Amino acid sequence: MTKKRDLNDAALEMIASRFRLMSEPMRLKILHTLGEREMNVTELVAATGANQANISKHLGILYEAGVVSRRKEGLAVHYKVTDETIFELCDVVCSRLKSHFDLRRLALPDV
Amino acid sequence: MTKKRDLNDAALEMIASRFRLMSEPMRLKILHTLGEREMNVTELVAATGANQANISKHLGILYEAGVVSRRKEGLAVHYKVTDETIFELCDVVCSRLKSHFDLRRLALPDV
DNA sequence: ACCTTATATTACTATATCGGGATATAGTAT
DNA sequence: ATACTATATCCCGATATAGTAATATAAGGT
Repeated sequence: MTKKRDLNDAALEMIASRFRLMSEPMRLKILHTLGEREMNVTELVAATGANQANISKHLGILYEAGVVSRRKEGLAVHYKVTDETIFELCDVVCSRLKSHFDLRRLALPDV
Repeated sequence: MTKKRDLNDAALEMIASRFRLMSEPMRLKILHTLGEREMNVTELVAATGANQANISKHLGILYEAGVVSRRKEGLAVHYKVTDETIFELCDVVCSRLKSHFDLRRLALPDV
């Protein structure tokens, strides 16, 4: 018997949601910044150059989705990436985009 | 010297766009249906149960993004997936979601 | 108690985009 | 030429969501 590959609507919605989570440049920026090391909100605001309310909102979204964890220490709240597949996904996309451009470049005639 | 992992805004935007492409359940449904075999628009409309205008629009988006190819044959236009990394991405997300739920389930007490 | 700092939340605006009806266009058949 | 079919496109209402200013909340210091 073969592996079931049929995707029902609920599954499609869950998978799409994960991609939607990754579809915002600012969230990718936050995730990649957090990839280096755990950081608090103020550090992230400085590192990304974005507004504090915006960073907090994105962090809340990432937290709800379970890809980052929170750790409160005094006034500061430290965030850390807990889902490493995030980076795996970005790597796959990145390689694909690169080879796509390589191919297009090769299609052009020599000068 | 270490590999450069810094992502500029243009790169972030390109990567986010690819994820945005995958963030729509209907597009995922189309891609998985096309994963089985090449199909024309009418077949896709039947297979997905969606409206023709909607399917055409999504196919146009997928085509522009370079993940499907077009082949015109008489009145019909046949589409085919040309970017297999699409499925790799879905698989990564799917496994991750499964293990996430497995962990949450294990966290619950025995009855 | 009061002030300051760090973070989250609320309320709002602006923008993007999905779904779908109507229509245009291209190809085929008679 | 006319009629028909398959697909793409235009337009629009409905909805979602990013960014942001203002405000609330929570923790610490004086």
